[in-house]
This record gives sequence, C-alpha cells and structure tokens, in this order.
Amino acid sequence: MIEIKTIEFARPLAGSAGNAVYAELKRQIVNLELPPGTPLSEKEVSVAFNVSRTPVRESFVRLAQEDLVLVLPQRGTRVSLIDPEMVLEAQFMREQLERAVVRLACRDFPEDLLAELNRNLALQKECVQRHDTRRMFELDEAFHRILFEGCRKLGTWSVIQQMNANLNRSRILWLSTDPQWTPLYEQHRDMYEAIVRRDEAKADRIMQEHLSLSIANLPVLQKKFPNYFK
Amino acid sequence: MIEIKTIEFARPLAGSAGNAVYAELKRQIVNLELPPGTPLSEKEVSVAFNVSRTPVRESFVRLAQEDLVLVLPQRGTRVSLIDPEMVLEAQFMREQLERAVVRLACRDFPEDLLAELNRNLALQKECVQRHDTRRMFELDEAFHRILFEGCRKLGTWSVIQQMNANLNRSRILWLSTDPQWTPLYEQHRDMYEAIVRRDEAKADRIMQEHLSLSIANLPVLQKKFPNYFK
DNA sequence: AGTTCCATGCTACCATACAAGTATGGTAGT
DNA sequence: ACTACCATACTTGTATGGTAGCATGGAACT
Repeated sequence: MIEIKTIEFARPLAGSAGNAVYAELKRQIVNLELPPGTPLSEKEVSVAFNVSRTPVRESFVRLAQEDLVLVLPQRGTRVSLIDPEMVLEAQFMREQLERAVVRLACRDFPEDLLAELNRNLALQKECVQRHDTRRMFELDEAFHRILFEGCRKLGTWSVIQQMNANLNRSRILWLSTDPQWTPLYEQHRDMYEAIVRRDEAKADRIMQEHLSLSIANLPVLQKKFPNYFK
Repeated sequence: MIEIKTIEFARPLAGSAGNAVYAELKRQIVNLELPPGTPLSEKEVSVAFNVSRTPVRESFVRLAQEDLVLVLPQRGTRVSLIDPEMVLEAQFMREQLERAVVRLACRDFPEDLLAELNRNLALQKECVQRHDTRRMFELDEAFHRILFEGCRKLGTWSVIQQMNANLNRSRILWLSTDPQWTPLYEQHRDMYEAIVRRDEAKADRIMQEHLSLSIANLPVLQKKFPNYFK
C-alpha cells in the first residue's frame, strides 16, 4: 500500500489537476518520501489524489520523460532507481556549466544580485550554527541559482535542475547521512570574494572543489542504501 | 488546414501509438515541416494519425515539456516559436560541454571509435563535394555523438539533444540558407588530428570556433524568417 | 516431486463521452 | 455607425469503460 498525501485543492487554482499531481508526485519522489523502487499504479494514485486516471497518467508520462519513474507497458510503473552512472554524468555536466558561469560572474555581475549573494551568505552562516540542514539545503540551491541569474543563464539553470533530478535524490540521501555544512559555507564565501575581486582562476578552482564534494561519497551511499540504486 | 503524414503501422510494433505520434510530430517539428506557430489541435491530429485523442494528448504533454509546442488551456496548442534567448543559452551549454568532452577525448579515446571518426570524416569529404546537405547534417551530428560516446558521456549527449530542439531548428534554418560545409569539414578534420596528437588546447580552441559558427548568423535568420521567432 | 499449462487478476493503453473555458460572428439595441 | 450582448462552435481538461498484454498461483499431468 502506498501512502500519498492528498493535495490541497483549497486555493482555487494551482493549475490543472494534472499539473498538481505531477508537481506533488515529483516533490515526493525527489524528497525520497516515495523511495526508489516504490510501485505506483494509475488507479491507486488516482484514488489517493481523488482525481481520475487521466491526469495521473499524464503526470506519469512527464515523470517518465525525466527518468523519475519507469513505465513498463502492461506491467506497472515504479519510482525509478538511481543510476550511479547518470549521477556521475549529471555531476560532470553541472561542473562544466557552473564553472563556466562563475567565470562569467567574475567578468560581469550586477550589483543588486551581488548584494543578494551577500545576504544569502549571512543566512547560511546562521544555519550552519543552528544545524538547520533543511534550510541550508535551500540556501545552497539559492546561492547557485543567483549565480546563474546574474549571468543571465537562468534557462541553463532550469535545465540543470530538470536533468539533475537523479543527482538531487542522491544529494538528499547524502545530507541525511553527513551534514557537514561548514566547509560548504566557506567555499561559498570564498567564491563570493573571488567574484568581487574578479579572480576567475580562483573562482573556477573553488567551484570545482565545491561541486566535487557532492558526490565524493557516492560509493558510500550505494553501500548504505543498496535498494535505492540500479 | 494542417498536413500531417500518416504513420506507417506496417511493422507490428513501433512502440505504443503515443510514442509513434510523439516521435513523428517531433520529427516534423524539428525539420520545420511543421513551422513555428502552426496551430495543432488534438482532434485534427488524432484524425490525421487515425488514433484517438488520448495518445495525441500524451504526445502534446511530452512536446510541451521540451518547449516544442505551447499549450494554452482551453485556447489551443501551437508549434512554439523559436526563442533567440534560448538558442543562445543552448549554444552556451553546448559549447561548455563539448569543449570539456573534446579535452577528455585528448586524454583518452578508444581506438575503435577513433577509427569510426576517421570513416565519418571520409564520408563528410564526399558529401562536401556532392553538396549533399541533408546527409552532411547527419554526419555532423554523428561526428559529435561519437566524441561523447568515446568519453562515455552519451547521457550528456542525449540531454543536449533534448534541450537543443530549439537550437536544432535554427540550425536547420541555417543550412537551408547558407550551406557552406567546407570549413566545417576542415574543423572536424583538425579536431580529429588534435585528438590523435593529444593536443588539448588546440582541440578546445577548434571546438570553440566550430560551434560558434552555428549561430554566427542568428540575427540574419531572425530577419529572414521573422514569423518563426519570438 | 517436478513440470507444464491455464485461469484469474493485475497492469498500462486506448477510445469515447462529457465538462468547462474561450474566441468568434451575428444580432439587437442605442 | 457603433456598441454590448449572446448563441455557437471551437479548444483543452477530465472521467470512465473496455482491451490487450503480463505475472502469479494453482491444478493437472508426467
């Protein structure tokens, strides 16, 4: 039996039912509330969300396109297992793109967003002290997002986000086991300073080290959660 | 009235009907057989393909996710216009990733695929003489694909392909107006030689120049086909 | 005991009917 | 002539019934 929290239809329009189901399922999948391997059936989900099978099926199609679920014709649908190979490739892509962006940021970055980075850093510092893992994860994402925004590469960021669903799941796993945020905060801070000083080489180097941390212990995660990986 | 070629259902299984409709629509869109802005209705397409609305709708959902069509609720669906902003970003992403890959290729590349690159180059040379634009386009894609394959980054390649649907449409436009393949062939050849000689810097530089050609005349295309762009 | 076969219940897939929102053209009123 | 209104014919969104394919378990046979 699957446990799926029903959607809040209180607000008159969170888009169509299909969108709502899609968004909620995706959220639960990347948060590992629906662990990899969980069987999903159109019917069960439809009764859980109190909609018909059509919008559920629609959401399955979209999730399948992002490799978040695996549809086996006439057999069933399951939350897809995390493919370590894909995690590594996603890491590769993200590294190349983020390094390029941070180099761009050193050449030109708007003042207001620079200030926003600074505010973000202050919040991060607080979270590190409070050990607020959840919030820190959000701030981390926001920090990188602002970098892309400042370089007018938000489309690139959204592509990364979409493609990185698998990488994100492993990152969620990671923070559930080893929440050492202090070095990450320091790297963010150093990156900020490098951008201010327009030191491309240094910013590039820090970003490289920074992102390599995310998957440093992928093998450890595989051994700790063998059922979640392919 | 829309003209859509009916699918060949001769072979018993080209996947599900939904997949078939999706694949065929996508092909026609990226080939500009369905120009940007063309209105598509679920009903019309369903009768054209001789299936019900359900699989058509399914394909619309997938195409919308790739920004190839634009669905306006209760109003209609159209082949999406090409967004120049997105074309530039796609170009940016592709440049970063391909340069990184070609540098990797200089460090390590399997012998058999190196031979395949060589065969590909020979075919390109023929096509340049024959002015076989269509085939040359395929060979160009294959050449770059082999690079990713040799670096074990095929997942990255497929992501690029998906994301680059818009970029590809503008590239198709481009070759319809200015089919000068000779310099492209020479760049491919020089890249091959740089890989063989493990000259990372040179390979990187050539790739950069090579990819910049694709969008050098984007503004020209915009003026020539204003209806196709956003 | 071990193997083959088939009934049963499951799944995703597809077709169809209905609902709800939107653009359009004609009409009545000013 | 112009404007406001409304019937109508579209559109996408949703619900539901039926179909074909697959897994499972039990029965029949060797």
